[in-house]
Amino acid sequence: MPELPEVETTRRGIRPALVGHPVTGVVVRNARLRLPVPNDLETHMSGHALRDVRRRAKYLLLDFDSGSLIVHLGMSGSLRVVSRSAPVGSHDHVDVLFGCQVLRLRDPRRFGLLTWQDGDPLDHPLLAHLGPEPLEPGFGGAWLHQVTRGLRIPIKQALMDSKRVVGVGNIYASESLFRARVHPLTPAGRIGLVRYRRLADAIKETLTDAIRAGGSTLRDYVGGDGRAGYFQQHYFVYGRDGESCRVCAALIDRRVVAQRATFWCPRCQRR
DNA sequence: CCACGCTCCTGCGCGC
DNA sequence: TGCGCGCAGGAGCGTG
Repeated sequence: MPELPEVETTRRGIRPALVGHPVTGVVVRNARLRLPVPNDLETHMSGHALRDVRRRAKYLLLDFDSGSLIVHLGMSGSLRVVSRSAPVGSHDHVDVLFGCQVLRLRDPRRFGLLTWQDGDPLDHPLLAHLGPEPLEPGFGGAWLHQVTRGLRIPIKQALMDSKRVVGVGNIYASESLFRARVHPLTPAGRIGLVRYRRLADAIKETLTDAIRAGGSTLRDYVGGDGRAGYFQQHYFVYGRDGESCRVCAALIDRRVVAQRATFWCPRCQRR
């Protein structure tokens, strides 16, 4: 499940291989993703050189002088640079050809999307109203405190709403709350500034650590076989219900909160 | 604005 | 060993 660190690692993996190279073709084998893949991609991109690969939330933005290709990996998507002769798998839905190199989107569950935006991709309706990036100035404890006044939903659910902060998915929500020692079911509006500062710091640390861990797998994004790439991570609580807390040895709890599996240590994390 | 539940899709793990 | 069921998950969107 690509969360922000995986998307950032993908960006860093594909960027150096492709920037400056012109698109020579587009192959769409299956256009049925979360949004239909436009059928005029080739018209927009062919002959235009890739200028940059940026990230906003979990969206990858491939900038050309004619506009931007916007890609979201959903929960099973991957984007890799492979050679033209690489075998095509059954879930390899889109290829963007850059001469002998191919940028290949694989997405078994098809929750991802790939679309085109003329002009500034940040103006796209899916991107225009997103909250702040967790690793950039503007996001911090004061912001979280401000945007949670009056909220009664659990803090874990509030963190996963992209209008408050982007890029905190199901895994890192639980992990960040553990690091901040905040119980995931605490009503968001009842958490004070001091604990929100701790939580914002924990989010930054959790994501930064995961991106660092992803750095060691960067080679998997260029020339890899498309199976490797999702890096192993050492989780404190995610997926560890019934196991011992790595800090205090209490047994990790699990509960479904807002349709999402949620994990916490009942001793380390207080409401 | 807020809260909640539905939806897309397929691989995988589990139970029998 | 093989089969079939149900869960997992990002995030937009509709409803009350």
